[in-house]
Amino acid sequence: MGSEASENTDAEGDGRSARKRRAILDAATEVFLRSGYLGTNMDEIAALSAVSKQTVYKHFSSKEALFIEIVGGMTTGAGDIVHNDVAELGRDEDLSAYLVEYALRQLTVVLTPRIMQLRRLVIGEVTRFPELARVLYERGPARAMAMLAGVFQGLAERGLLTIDDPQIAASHFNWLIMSEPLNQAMLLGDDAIPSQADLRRNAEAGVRVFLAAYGRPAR
Amino acid sequence: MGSEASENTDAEGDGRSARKRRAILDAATEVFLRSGYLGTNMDEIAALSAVSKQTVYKHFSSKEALFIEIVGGMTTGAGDIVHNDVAELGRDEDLSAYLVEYALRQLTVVLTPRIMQLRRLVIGEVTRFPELARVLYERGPARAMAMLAGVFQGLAERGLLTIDDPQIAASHFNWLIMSEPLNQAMLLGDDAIPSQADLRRNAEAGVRVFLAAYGRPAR
DNA sequence: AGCAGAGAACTGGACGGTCCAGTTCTGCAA
DNA sequence: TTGCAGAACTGGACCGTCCAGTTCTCTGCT
Repeated sequence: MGSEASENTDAEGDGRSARKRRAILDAATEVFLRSGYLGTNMDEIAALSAVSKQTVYKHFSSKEALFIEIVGGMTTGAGDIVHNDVAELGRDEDLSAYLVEYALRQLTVVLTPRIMQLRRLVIGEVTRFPELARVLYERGPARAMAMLAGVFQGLAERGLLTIDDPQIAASHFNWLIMSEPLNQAMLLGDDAIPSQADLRRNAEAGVRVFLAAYGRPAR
Repeated sequence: MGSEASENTDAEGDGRSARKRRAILDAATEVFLRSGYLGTNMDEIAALSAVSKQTVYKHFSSKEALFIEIVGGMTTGAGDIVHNDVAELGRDEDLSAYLVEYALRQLTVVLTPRIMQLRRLVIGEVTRFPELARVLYERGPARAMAMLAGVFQGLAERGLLTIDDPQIAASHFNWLIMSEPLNQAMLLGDDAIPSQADLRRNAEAGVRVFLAAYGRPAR
């Protein structure tokens, strides 16, 4: 069921081998996300990708290698989506609205069943695969906050924000808008992922607090 | 190694049966935290608790039941530690310092290898044991924020804070001080748990932002 | 262009070795 | 006799390998 969806990142190559490889990656992604690392067995991946086990092991040397490949690809891919096409604040644009839109964009990408499940999976395997968790951290929160720090630095130089340490400000902004929905979805499951309207309200409240602390004293 | 530590919550009862039961619980806690649910096997628990497998199954009907017992106990226990003896703000005490102390107290308890590992464990098993994750959410963040909301409500009525929605304010405070270190420790492992001094700096920065948004306009 | 053949890739199934949850048996000791 | 330790056992799952036979793909020749 659904084994023909070629949703994987690199869409290059369409030889038989490349096609099978993608089928394996897609199937493995689904099974690993559903059942976890230990809960997944290679026979199921082979069956779901409509490929023999031999072929699976021709493309990936072991269960562990396949797992690492998938998780690494997903984290990098998801991070890219968030950080492409970040517009600067226009000359006469509203700062508050600009920040809310940025927040919403990030929330919409991260609060997805797939990404949430990836997060849970990686966190549950921190002990077994510490390197994978480190990559998720750097491609996820760390990357987002580094980017934000740059934006805030610029806004501060334009006199629109009053910022002492851009890193800390970025962290505060990031978690003001992300933590509540992220933590809920993390522990309460995908059913607890808020609606778009709730996410907007959450973002607006977070931005309000952020601007109260870091906004230019509009006097 | 360390199997004689009887650190479990309920210390009542010292009959032979009760002692063995605690030994099993302690051993199981250690093994589950170290190896995860699927990665744990009952033989190891029996060996570590110096008890026969038969005795293990006399006290707990299955691996699943034992797991639920342990995780449930740990979450409730940890929550209790944070929320005992919460002092009110004295008549002429500094609000900022009061909030920083509250934050530090909570950070110190939560950012412990054991608690962090418990969090990772439960998150990794959200799909298999959704009920357990829900309990962790309610005994952890939800409980802390409900408590905070009450405190803030009181402070607002005393004119020390300007608060619209105490729930949202509590969430903002909670995550301003917890998110950065919690997320780091979560993904980067126990070595990334910040020092007490760093935690204090983090708490002070968070409280500063919180008071800028919710503090009484001291003008 | 059309075709033949070589070599790579794949299938389907079986299988060895290992691991594990939960049960049962044996023997010892109070 | 009762209760537990220790060990063996059952039934099943699973990783990785292997092999015989089939299909695909590409190259070079006519």
